[in-house]
Amino acid sequence: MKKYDYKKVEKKWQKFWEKNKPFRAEDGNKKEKYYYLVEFPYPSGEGLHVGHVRSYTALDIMARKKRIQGFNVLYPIGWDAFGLPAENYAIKTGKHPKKVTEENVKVYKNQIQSLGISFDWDREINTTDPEYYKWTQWIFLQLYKKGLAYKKKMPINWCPSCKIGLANEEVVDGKCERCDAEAEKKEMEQWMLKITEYADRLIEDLETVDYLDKIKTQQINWIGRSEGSDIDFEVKDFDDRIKVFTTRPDTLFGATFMVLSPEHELVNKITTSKQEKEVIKYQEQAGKKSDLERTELQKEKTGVFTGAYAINPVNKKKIPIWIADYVLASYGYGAIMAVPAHDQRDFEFANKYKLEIEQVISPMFIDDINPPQEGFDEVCRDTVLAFVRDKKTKKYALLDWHGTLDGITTTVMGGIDDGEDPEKAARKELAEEAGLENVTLIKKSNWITEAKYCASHKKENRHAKAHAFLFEVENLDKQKEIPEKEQKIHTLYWVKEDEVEGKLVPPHQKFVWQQILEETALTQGGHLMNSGKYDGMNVGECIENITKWLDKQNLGKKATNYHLRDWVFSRQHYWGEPIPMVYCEVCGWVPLKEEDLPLELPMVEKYLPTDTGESPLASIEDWVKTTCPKCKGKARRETDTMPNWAGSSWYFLRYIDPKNTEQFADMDKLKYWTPVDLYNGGMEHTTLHLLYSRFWHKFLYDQGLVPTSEPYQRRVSHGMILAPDNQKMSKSRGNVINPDEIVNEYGADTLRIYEMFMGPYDQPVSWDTNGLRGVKKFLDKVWASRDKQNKQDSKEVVALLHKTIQKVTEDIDKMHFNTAVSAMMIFVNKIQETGCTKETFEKFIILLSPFAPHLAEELFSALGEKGSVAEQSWPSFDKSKVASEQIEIPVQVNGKIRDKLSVSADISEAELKKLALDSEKVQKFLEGKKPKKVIYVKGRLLSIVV
RNA sequence: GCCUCGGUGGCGGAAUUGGUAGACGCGCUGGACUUAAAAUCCAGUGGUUGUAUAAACCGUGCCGGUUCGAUUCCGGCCCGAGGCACCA
Repeated sequence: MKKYDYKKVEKKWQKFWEKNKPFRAEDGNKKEKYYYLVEFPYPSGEGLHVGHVRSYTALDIMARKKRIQGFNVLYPIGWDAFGLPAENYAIKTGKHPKKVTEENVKVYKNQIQSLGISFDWDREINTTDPEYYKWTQWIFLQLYKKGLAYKKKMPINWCPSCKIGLANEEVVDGKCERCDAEAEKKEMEQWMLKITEYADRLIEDLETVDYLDKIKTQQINWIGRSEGSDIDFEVKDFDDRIKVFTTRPDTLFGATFMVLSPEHELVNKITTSKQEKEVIKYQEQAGKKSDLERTELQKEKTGVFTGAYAINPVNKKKIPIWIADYVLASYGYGAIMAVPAHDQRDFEFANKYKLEIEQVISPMFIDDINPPQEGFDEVCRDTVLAFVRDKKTKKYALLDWHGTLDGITTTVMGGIDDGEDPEKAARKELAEEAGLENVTLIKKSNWITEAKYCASHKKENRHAKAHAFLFEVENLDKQKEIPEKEQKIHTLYWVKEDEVEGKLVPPHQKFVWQQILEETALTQGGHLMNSGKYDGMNVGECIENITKWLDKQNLGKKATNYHLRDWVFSRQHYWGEPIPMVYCEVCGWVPLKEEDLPLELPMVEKYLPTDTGESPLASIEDWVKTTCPKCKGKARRETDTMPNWAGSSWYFLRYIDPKNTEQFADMDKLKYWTPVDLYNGGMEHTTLHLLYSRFWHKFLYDQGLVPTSEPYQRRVSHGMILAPDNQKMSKSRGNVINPDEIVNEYGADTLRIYEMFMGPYDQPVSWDTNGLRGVKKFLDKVWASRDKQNKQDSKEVVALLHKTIQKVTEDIDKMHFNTAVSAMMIFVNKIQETGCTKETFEKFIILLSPFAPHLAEELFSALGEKGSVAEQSWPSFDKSKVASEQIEIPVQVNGKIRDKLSVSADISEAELKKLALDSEKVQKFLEGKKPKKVIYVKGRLLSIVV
């Protein structure tokens, strides 16, 4: 028999596909559509990565299967070709980025085609094509017209060595990606997109889509919405007010000073002449610091007093105003009210500069235990046990409280427990004391011991939890009773599930909390104290009431803040889409007319940015000089270009109608194809690309330009492929696996299946060349199996075939490719042994065809069939055929397997029981006793309890 | 510090409405074929004990719980990976 010549066969079918275009998606088709999308690659000089192969193959398998199942599938590809590497290469070599990009695209295209990925090449797009970026510019103009694009002076990352503005992504560890010089901050006018206007919808609409949970949470965290209040503070002796944002308006009575960021606009105005020198010096220092330094130096807070005072609106107290760089200019209003007792950062700052600390929240609260709370055991209501550990001696003691909790009587019970595991001892103690079956001590921290137990009653099987926060206990070693005054027990409350609310019980609170405040701020909830009429309220109530009051006084109102910032849309680079705006001395910023798009990138001589930090375009005088579209007067073009997130924010729409010259895509076609049913991409794009494109899409939706408010129905993410040494593949490490070499040595089908078989699709895996050989062996076995034809299939083979069909079909849908491959291996191992009919084998080939399309096509035609595997229909399975007649039932005695009985599948329970009890092996373990209970799980197992 | 995910043989991993833990593949060991090697094929392969083709015990990060039965459910802890991070 001839050996399978993968090189020849793969070429043959690739040519066939190129010529016959069986993977073309058809517009206006009556069939149900399916849109699969992979992130289009940046065609770098390094060529395709094995990571690309993993995701392209995975979706290729799904697309091929869906086509065989009769769907109209759109699976397109294109090139995200604007970007820095091409420009850097141009700077080095003088070769035009366009040229470089063209060459790289060619390489990529060849590589992808050599893998047999079923992309619809008729829809290939390229973001650097003027016919494409015409529409990127057009969308920008729409954003501008709706007020969502604006120009703003803001600090950008600046590389003093390259003399160029850097995008955040180009700053790695605070350094310039290209030259390793430390990046600085520089104020520059930048185009911004108001993504923050969509922040709420970007969170809320996540509920309507099917993304992996980790993607959703990452997006939510990135947007970082927090609810709170804006509060105005009057500045003493000035008419100005300082506005702050806080999530804890309840702590307002504890606001003992204010802190402004060094960049705050009021700083210079309010600073007293006495403090002026110091303040200016501090501002200068802060300005010089890069982001890196600011965050690195977070251990020690620094700041300067301005000499000015503000008035706390609730108690009219005069509080000092400081500046410090731990307050960020870019979040909220760049100013805070400092509540040192209840905020860790303010606490540290206050301690350092000896500022007043006023406690206004008492975390001491306790539930009313009488009458009993629903869900709590009697025992749990009046017994709490926890540990205390002596700070000096590091020894443990047990504490036990009895009686009602507001008149706590405390006795030291277990005494010092030297050496013995305190957890175990405590558990034992409590178990005995409280008559509980078991008790688990849950948490203990350094010198504050936090204990929590969960207990359950044997009979009722109910759970109850309690917390006991304990301080070190003095005179522990003497084991004497601790006088009530000296008890440093400060918190004790019952919790039901996650609820942490209760009523205030105030004994010893001052004493206790002064102790703890020496070390840390009290950031947890509790009840108000030292807060006038709000005393005794819990945090939630207080926030509600105090906000109402502030609103009435016109001093504050509810507010929401986000970590998400507006999108900096300007880049001082050449190789990007020109921003279609001109600056007219008379009219200001004026957009180009839509009919003048695209605004094409002009040819330049030098790609290096100018000394002023402007893009290379700025040096092309005759391009920059233009006339104002509005007044026809003198005007200058914007020389910044768009970031490369621009073209990728809407590319999936262009695939739908790639050649349309009238609009970015036709509405009817959009209605048919959107949304993308499945979008695959890396986790690294979760917070940038994915968020940006959702934002653009929502904007287009609001303008009535697309039919859906979300672009992607489902988003999945592939795990990274690591090098055999478990490291990230990188040129510098020299551990990169080149897919071309693998295709050459093992064939594309082997590479495809290997990458699917390596491990779960969504998890990282490391490369193992030996695994590749195993897959090759499997495909050779498949090829050899075509000679093992029988006239009839055994029942066993029929059952296995149906099982395999079911497994493969379901696993592809679930993206469990590794187990699908495993199922096919099992099938082939079987028919290698026994052979099968031609019909059975052909069904198997169809199952295999999405994974190994070349081999499948070749086998299909070698079996004398005409046409392509892709034109067949997907095999169906019959569950009734999967079940075999003889089954093996394990028999357990007291939970351990003692025997296995081979019986017919339809055996009755009584019969099986008899068989089992008669079994010698089972008898042995019954030891003559009578079984208490016999449990039969149909078709699975029999369990005997003695 | 916060958020998310994970921890199963020598390795990648399989098994979840709780029901035979280790499928499939790699590697390793032994054998067949060969002058030899590669390739291929056959057998074995979690650990300990063992009368070693019988059988028993242990075993899914750790400690407990629920259950006839837990990798799976519950409580806590430890370790690892990723993301965010002076966000008021």
